[in-house]
This record gives sequence, structure tokens and C-alpha cells, in this order.
Amino acid sequence: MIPGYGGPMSDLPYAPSRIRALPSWLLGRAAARGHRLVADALAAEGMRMMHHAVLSAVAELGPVSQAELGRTLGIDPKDMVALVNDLQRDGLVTRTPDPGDRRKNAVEISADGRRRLRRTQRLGDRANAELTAALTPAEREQLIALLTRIALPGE
Amino acid sequence: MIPGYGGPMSDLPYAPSRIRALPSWLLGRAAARGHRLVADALAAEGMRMMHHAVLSAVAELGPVSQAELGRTLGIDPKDMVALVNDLQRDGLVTRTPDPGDRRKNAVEISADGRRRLRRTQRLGDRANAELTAALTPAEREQLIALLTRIALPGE
DNA sequence: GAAAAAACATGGGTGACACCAACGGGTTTC
DNA sequence: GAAACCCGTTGGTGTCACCCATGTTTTTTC
Repeated sequence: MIPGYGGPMSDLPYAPSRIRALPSWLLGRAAARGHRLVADALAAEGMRMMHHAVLSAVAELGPVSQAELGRTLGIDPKDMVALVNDLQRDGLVTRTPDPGDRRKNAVEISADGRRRLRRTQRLGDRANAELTAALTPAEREQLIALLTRIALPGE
Repeated sequence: MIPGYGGPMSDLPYAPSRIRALPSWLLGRAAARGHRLVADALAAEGMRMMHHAVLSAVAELGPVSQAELGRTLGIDPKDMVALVNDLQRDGLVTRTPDPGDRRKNAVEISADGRRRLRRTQRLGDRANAELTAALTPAEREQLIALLTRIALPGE
């Protein structure tokens, strides 16, 4: 029998590990859990997390080009095409040529989109509440503040 | 011209957005940046983040089964097979049948693995330092503490 | 002790994200 | 007007998370 291997202690969950003290690792695990919670919640509306993010940004920014949406949310232009395709197919946004700049599409939210957004916002908020259920409101705000400062790539 | 669309203010980066105040969204962005930094650093050693994580866990836990590795790190057993395959192919770990339980493999780190781990640990730590460069040491510890409490799925 | 249940390592496969290269049409800059 | 840049789009890749199935070996249950 190999010493230290197997035995009655081997069923201890989560033995101490150097890896799990690294921000990058913890961020990956926490993000995976957050994504799972939000994705499961939004699945009830047939939407993915990115759909909801784009829909929300469109509602805030008014008629907006796909490129600016991508810059605001940090989404690749290629991926934005597919997302707006889906939202347009479901009648949640309109995509019309920009009269002022014929390169751009003016993406705008529809009435159906607004109704859908209200529901997905509630679902997303609830999932985030569950995600941060172990935190006090003050701690949650602190987490948001810290994450905001390390999420940006540039400065 | 559509009011509020285009114009001199449209080049403002990152207009305020409701989405970007959600923990789940911030976690996703921060995790993506962290993964990018760590992955780029580890690429110099031909390893991915998961390789380093498994190698580090093997070094800590001594001879250990793949199933327990998976439970410790939250990695799917199927994915663990491929990771240990890679590490074994590169001579960083050994995979021998467990004499006490013939279902299990006893995964153990090799001398080469230890040398490699020292380098990848340095690279990973440096990448995490860059990731949290905007934070004070105290804030970094706070972030780690908060993340630890929301990363675990169960309790 | 024999049958049932569970655990282990593997295989095959899917979906969501992030990212990159290229290209044609449009616009701005010089 | 030519060069440089921006926009939307198509095509593709890589990483990670997750699922179901199977054969072998334990452990549990009766």
C-alpha cells in the first residue's frame, strides 16, 4: 500500500490546493457557476446569456450599430452577427440600414423585445442573487467594485 | 438622422450598461481576461491552464486517483483522462495501476514534472500579479476571500 | 455468498465563449 | 483621387464545461 494514498482520509472533499488560491482559478470557477445559474434561468425564455446582454445593451443605447455594441460589451463582431440574427429572427430587435452611414446597421429594440427584456432581467437578477447568496449586500457591492477594476483589459 | 444615434458622442468607450453591474457578467469578463493572461504565459511551456492545475494538484496530493483529482479541481472525469494523457506523454506524471484498488490509477508527479511545475508556478503567479495589478495586496486578498465563498456550488 | 448498487477510467459527443484571418462595400483623411 | 480606415459578414480554431454510455472492479445489501 502506498503511504498517504487511499485510506479513510481520501474521501475528504477539496483538500487544500495551491491552485485554488489563485485569482485566475477562482474567477474561472465562480464564472462557471454564475454562467450555469444564469444560463439555466434564461433557458426558460429560450435565450442565452449573450442574447440577454445584447438585448439589454440595445435597449439602453437606442439605435446602435453592431460594432458599437461589440465594443461596449466586448463581443467579437463575428459573434455579434449571430446574436443579432437570433434576436431579429425572434422579433426582439429590428436591424435597419443606417441612413447616415450605409456601412452600419441600426439595431433597435422592439415592443416584444422590451417585454422579453423585462422577464429576462428578472430571471438574471434572481440568478445573480442566488450566485451571491453567501454574501452580504455590502460584500456584494465590494465584489462588484473589485471585479470592475480587474475586468477591463486596457487600463 | 436618428436622434441619439451616431454623432460626436458615439465614440465613448463603455457607455453605462445595466449588464455590466451584474456579478455574473463581471465574473465572465474577469475570468476571460485572467484565462487569457495565464494561458499566454503557460503557452511558453506548452501547457494549458488545466494542465498546470492538475500537475499542481498531483504534486500536493501525492499518488492520487483521477477521480479524486477531478473532485478536488471540479474537472469532469472524461476531461481528466485527456489531461493526464498529455501530462503522461510529456513525462511529467506517471500513471500506474493502484495495487490496492484495481479500478484506480495512481497518478504521481515525476522529477521532470516537479521541475516543470516550478516554472509554470512562477509563470502563473506572474500572470495573476498582472491580472490584479490594479488592486492593493489587501484588496487582492479580499477578492480571493469573496470569490472563494461564491465559487463553491454546494454550500 | 450472491445479487444489486456504486465507483472508476474511457469513449463519443455537444454547446457556449473567445478569438483570429479575410473580404467586399462604404467612409474618412490627406 | 488614393490611401487608410471602419463596418458587417463568412469561415474557422481552441478552450472549457457538461452529458450519456460501457466494461471492469469494488462495495453494499439482502
